[in-house]
Amino acid sequence: MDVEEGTLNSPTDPGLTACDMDIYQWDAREGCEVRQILDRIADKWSLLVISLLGRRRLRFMELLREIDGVSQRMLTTTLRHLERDGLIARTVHPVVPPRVDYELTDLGCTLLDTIQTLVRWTEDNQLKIAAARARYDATATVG
Amino acid sequence: MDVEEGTLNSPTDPGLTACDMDIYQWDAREGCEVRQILDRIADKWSLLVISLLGRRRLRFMELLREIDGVSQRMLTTTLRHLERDGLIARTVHPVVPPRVDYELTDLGCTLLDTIQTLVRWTEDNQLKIAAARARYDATATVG
DNA sequence: CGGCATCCAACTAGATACTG
DNA sequence: CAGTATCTAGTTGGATGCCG
Repeated sequence: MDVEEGTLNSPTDPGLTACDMDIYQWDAREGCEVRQILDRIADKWSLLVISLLGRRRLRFMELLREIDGVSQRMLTTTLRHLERDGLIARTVHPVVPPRVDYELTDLGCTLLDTIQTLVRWTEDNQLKIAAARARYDATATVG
Repeated sequence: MDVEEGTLNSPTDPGLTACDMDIYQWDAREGCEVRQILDRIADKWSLLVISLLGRRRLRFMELLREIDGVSQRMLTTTLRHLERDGLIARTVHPVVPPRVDYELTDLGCTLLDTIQTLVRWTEDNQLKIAAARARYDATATVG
């Protein structure tokens, strides 16, 4: 298992000037913690997991079934990451066969709201995007 | 692998409440267009590009410099995708040396708002997440 | 400067087999 | 059921070189 070490950037990174700090309240620097967190939560499977758990508590197999295309391995990895970040809670019931529930933490719930905003935007604009793509592809083909 | 659909997917399912509908409107199916769009805009580089362009119009090289860690190849790819989706506009100035500007379209601007919500959430909660990680890692190390 | 093509290394993720 | 371990195919992405 690869619980990647939290080798974050040093806050005193000499590469950052005062000007940079000003502009990049959250910045585009590689080591930037905000950016690293964004990479994680804006992840393909994370979004789906959080959205599904926002509806109700789910078991591992339920998630695996509901998220079309995810492998057991990727689901496990995603769940561990989200758990590590304190966004979901993992509850193991000591029964046979094993039963593990996943649910959003309070922190996870606040993220859910934000994610749903993103989802809603996508829903609201998918036609525009589809149209833009058609337009783009048409021009590219002609050119 | 087609998991039995019907109850989960159908918007007209009589068993679904209005609240459920809200959630199931975009689903977790592989071919779902919403999911595919989400994968694209929730992309690592796309988020950064849109955020930076939200501030002002930028040239290719400016983007390349500001986004730490992105390669020319990936930046080009990302910009093409965003342009295809109608989120950014690409303007070629017929001068020597060539000059190409990128800026958000109206559609891109609406997405910017949404993304900034996500960014703000991350900024607001990065300490909590860092704490959660420390807690998780401590437990994992002990165990 | 902007950007495409090629090559290749590194990482990702699926399939499979196995465990408690 | 809920994972872990291993192996491998596929993809991503960096480096380089060339072109308009």
